[in-house]
Amino acid sequence: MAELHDDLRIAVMRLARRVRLERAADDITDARLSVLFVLLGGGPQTLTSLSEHERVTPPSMNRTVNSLVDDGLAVRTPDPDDKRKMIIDITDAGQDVALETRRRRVAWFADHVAELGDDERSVLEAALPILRRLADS
Amino acid sequence: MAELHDDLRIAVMRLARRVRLERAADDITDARLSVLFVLLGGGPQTLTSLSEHERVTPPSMNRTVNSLVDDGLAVRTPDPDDKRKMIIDITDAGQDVALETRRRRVAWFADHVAELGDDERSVLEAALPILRRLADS
DNA sequence: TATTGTTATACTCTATAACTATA
DNA sequence: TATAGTTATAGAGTATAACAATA
Repeated sequence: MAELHDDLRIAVMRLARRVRLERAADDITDARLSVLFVLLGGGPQTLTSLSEHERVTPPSMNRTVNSLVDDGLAVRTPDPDDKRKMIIDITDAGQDVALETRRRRVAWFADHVAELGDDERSVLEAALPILRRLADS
Repeated sequence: MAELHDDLRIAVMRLARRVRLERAADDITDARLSVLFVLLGGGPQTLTSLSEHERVTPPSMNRTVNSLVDDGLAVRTPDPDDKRKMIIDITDAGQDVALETRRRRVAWFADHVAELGDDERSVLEAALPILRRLADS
C-alpha cells in the first residue's frame, strides 16, 4: 500500500513529464503553454483569475502574460465595466501554438498506446476512471 | 477504447498537476529533494551520473550539489581510482530531510489511494508497469 | 585527445514588498 | 478601505561557453 501510492505518484509524474516534452516549439516554455491552454479552454479572463488558476502570485503571472503579449500570443484589453481590470485573451497565433502542441501530445500518446497489447490496453481502460477520480479529488 | 489515449493523457496530466500542486515544500526545493532521493536509492555516485539521471547539465547539477553540501545534506569525496572524479553521497542529515519530506509530500496521494477499494487498488497495481513503460519510451 | 568537474554568465519562473489607479 | 494590476528586487534552477586537472 505504501509502495503503491509512491510508485504510482512517481510513474504519473514521469509520464506527464515525458508528455510535456512534446510541444509546438522549443522556445515556448511550459508555464506559457499552460496559460495558453487556460485561455483556450476558459476564455478571456483577468490576471487574478489566471494567477489563481495556476496557483502563482499575480506578479509572477503578470510576467508570464507580458512575455505572451510580447510574442503576440495573447492580448490585454481594458475591462469597460471596471477600469482596474485588464482582460487577457489568446490571439490567433497563440491558438496556433496551443493547438499544435496539443496535436503533438495527442500524437505521442496515441503512438505509444497503439504499441501496447490488447490486455494492456484493457488494464489502462480499467485504470482510467480511477485515475480520473484521483485527479478530481 | 477509441479515445483511450486522449482520456488517459488528460487524466495523467491532470493528476500530475494535482500532485505537483500538493507538494507543500517548506524548507527544501524539488530539485534538491530529487537528488537526495537519487542518492538514497542509487547510492554514492559522480556528478555526471547525477546529471544524467536528472537530465540536467553538469553545471546545473553542480550548483544543486553545492547547495546540498552547503546545507550539510550531501558530501563530496575524491575518487581514489580516478582523480578527476568526486563521489557524492547523502549524509545522515540528508537522509532525515529526504524521508521526512517524502512523508509530508505523499500525504495527499496516500490519503486518496487509501480511499480506494481493494479491487481498484489491484487495477492500479496492474496499470503501474504499463504506465512506467510509457514513461520510459 | 577525451573525460570530469568546475566557474562565469545569462535567462526563466518564482516570490515578497511597495506603488498606482479604481471601486 | 479594499481590490486589480503593476514595478522593483531577489532567489532558485536551468543553460551554454570556457577552463583546469586527469585519463
